[in-house]
Amino acid sequence: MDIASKYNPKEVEPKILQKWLKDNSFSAKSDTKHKPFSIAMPPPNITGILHMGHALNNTIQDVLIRFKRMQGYRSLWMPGTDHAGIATQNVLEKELAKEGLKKEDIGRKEFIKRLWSWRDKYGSTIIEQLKKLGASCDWQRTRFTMDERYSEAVKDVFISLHKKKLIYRDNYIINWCPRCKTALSDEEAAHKEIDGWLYYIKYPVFPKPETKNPHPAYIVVATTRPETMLGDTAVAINPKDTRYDWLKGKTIILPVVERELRLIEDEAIDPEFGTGIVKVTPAHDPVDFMLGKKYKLDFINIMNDDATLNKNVPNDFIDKDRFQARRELLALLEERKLIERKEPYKVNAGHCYRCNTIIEPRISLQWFVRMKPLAKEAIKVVEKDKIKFYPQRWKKVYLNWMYNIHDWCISRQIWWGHRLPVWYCGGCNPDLKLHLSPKLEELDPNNPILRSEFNIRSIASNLAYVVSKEKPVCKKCKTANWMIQDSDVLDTWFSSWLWPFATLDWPKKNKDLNYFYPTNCLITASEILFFWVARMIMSGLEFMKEIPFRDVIIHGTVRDDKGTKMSKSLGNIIDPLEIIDKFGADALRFSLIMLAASGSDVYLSDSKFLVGRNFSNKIWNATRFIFLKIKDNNIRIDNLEFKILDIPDKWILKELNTTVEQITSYLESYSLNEAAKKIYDFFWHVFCDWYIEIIKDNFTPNRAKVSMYILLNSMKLLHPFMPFISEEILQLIKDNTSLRIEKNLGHLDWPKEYKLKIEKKDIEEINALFDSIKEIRNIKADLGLGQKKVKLEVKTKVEKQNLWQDNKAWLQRLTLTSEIAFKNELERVLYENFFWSLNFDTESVDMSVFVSSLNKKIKNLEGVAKKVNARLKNDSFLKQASHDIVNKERDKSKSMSWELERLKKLQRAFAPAK
RNA sequence: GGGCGGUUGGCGCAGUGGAAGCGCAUCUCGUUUACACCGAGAGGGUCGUAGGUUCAAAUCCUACACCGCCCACCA
Repeated sequence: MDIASKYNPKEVEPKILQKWLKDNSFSAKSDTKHKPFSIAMPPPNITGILHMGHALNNTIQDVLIRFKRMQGYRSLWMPGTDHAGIATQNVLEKELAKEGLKKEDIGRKEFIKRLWSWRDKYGSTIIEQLKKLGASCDWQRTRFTMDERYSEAVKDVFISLHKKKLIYRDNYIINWCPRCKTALSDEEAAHKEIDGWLYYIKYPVFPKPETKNPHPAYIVVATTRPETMLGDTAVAINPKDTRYDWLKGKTIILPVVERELRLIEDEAIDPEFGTGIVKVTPAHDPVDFMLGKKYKLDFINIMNDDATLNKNVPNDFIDKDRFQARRELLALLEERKLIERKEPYKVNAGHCYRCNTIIEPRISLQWFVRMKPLAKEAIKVVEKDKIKFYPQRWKKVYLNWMYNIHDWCISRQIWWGHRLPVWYCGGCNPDLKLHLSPKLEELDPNNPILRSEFNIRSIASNLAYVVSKEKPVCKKCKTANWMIQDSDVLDTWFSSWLWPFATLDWPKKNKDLNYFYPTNCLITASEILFFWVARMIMSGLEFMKEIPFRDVIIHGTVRDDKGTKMSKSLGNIIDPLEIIDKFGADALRFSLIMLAASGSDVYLSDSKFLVGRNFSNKIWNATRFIFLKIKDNNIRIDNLEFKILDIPDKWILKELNTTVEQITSYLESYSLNEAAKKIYDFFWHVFCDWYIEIIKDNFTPNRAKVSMYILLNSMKLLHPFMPFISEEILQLIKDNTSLRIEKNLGHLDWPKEYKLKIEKKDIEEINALFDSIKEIRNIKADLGLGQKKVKLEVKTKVEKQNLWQDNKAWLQRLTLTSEIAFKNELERVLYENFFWSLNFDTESVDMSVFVSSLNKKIKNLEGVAKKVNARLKNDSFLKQASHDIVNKERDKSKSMSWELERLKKLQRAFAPAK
């Protein structure tokens, strides 16, 4: 057996991965004899490639899944991808553009066909990348939000909500992306401040013919979007604002358009802002829309779907882009001296979350989900902590959003997605029939198709509709021949909100759904709390009558080392695959977990991954050393039962017990980074730095077993974090010992406490030895003796002499002393504790560094001791503090004076004679 | 405008009432029975500011400052 002195993940990881996949290691079957544990992976977009955010998100999930699997749960991690309507469509549109084509050029059918073949080719890239990360998903269950069965569930949900009148169709002001040419939900409009102008525009006011006019012949309104004035139908003031009493009864004329505007009064108007008068554009502004509804104003839609102006504006502006129109309109107003002034202004504008185009609020016929009724239960379960957030503070954020929830616009005017199960009859609607192709119908009477790219939307508001999963028969015409499906598709999130149960083949009743739902945890970044998490809770309660998950774990955002969010467009991304290539997936995973304090953002740079890389190598070499020793000493290990245990053996086993207990409890409370720190610290600084150092001299068969036991259990503890290297080391254990281990590491039992008798005295003694070693090293370093071998003198009782004698070899090595001699008296005392005093020869060395460090220590300690002693003399402290505290302080004071005494003795021994 | 976080050594973070800690970086020493992707040591902080509560405050309270997120119909 030869083990390389450097760990090579590039060789190990693909090999282990291959084995896992071949054995189908992570398949999860329902089994009522065991408890279930399940997580539904947030499905990445099919357009996605693995980025650091995914790496962090999925590592957290994998740690929990692997941990629970080892604890004996039937652990299901459900993987899958999201069709990501707009995002995917945009990608393909860009591809088409390379051929000089638009999607309209090839038509809907062909476009969808290409989308599917694109997804077959690239859509599972990210799944393959997740495998490289070590994700232990049940890959055979991989789902896609547009799978046939999943699509059925989506339709069922639409129909069910519609039946309950929780889905409705209405003309409403929505966020419109003029580039994607679709409606967006409120959540999909990201508000960002941009630099703009606030324009003060004069609207002329005319007196009624018979009255005189003592006031200026215009009013001034302020706006950031002047072009929308072409759709104004009113101006508004606050009813309490007496400044404009004179306006009542006058005629206000909209410039350029020359339309008469109504004057309305509403509390919503802030008299302090601008001039206190607001122009009202009901079809292009959310507030104005409300006012329009309230006061029954005219709604004039002035824009086409690409945000060029339509025929409802004066001729000069028709077909001009909104920003071009703005410039030209401003010029015209300027010319007519109708602009009073303009001032720089920060405009808070909505941006399309997919293409970053500025949203145009626009009135439009869309489909909505009534959210208030759905939110009711979803609020309760969080208020009552049936669903808990980690960190807790997100509970408030969630609730605040839920209390103020608005209806959800779910229809999208794109092609890639689940088409609305809504049908119109051409037979009953001549307008529509005109556009149905009779020719194609002859070929397939059951499949009428639109003749051209005519958009049903343009006449939909006049059409009666039928909601149905399959093509329905028209009640009037008694035939399905003229039935045509709505051209809109559903918001992507309208399918992903069903993820926790639709992936388990809901609505089909089945064992797995019953067993694995509700899932245990949901792990996500805060960005999709409203998009996804909140909606899943609502849909779970609505359709499963049960919460979808119990714990929501929200991790931070991945940033670069300057704190900027990583994004492709900023070019500051660190590619997880490159890190895997350079350092290994284990190193990537471990480093991420170490850096991600629960819920806080993660700052990354290439060098941050060295933690994981170095740790892998350390583990590798410790293992290598143990096996070298076993081989050198010709030891056969066929069981892990220990007969005789020395103090260091008992000590390390006890340390392992503590570590097991702590890691288990950290993992159970989702403090993954604490757990990772613990295994790191135990393996490196307890096991390697002390135990292995100790046993080097005396590698008995018994100690071979103890170290093998520690190694094996460390690998188990490590496995959730570093699955590859731990699995590989288990393989080495199998290959190089006679231990019978049947399973993969990931399926072995999670470590338990090792029952062991250890007396308090043993622990005290070994700690006294460790302290002595550290102190000797300290003093030697201060004296500049560094690595020089000195003669150590020990003064202690016979009984403790035996302790030193028994452990002499390693004590000598760890203190770098050439010999240890027992003395009845010491010439001077360099270190003493309850059990013994020590001295060693210092020959002619420079004492100055040592003495000054000694003086400093004494000064510090004196300072603290003074405070403690003052406290102990303070009556109010003695009266008011608890007994425990007072006793603690007394102990503290005692040990401090003892330590001070010791230091002062040293000082006397070393201080240059004056 | 509202809400929520944060402010602790050069950097990233722990510490939620009783002697300021960890990792990285820095410095010194070191080829020693695996590992230089290593080992042994050292230096470095009046815990954002100002008040208050308390025998005792990094920790609790109140203001303020700065940073960051989220929500919101101030045109």
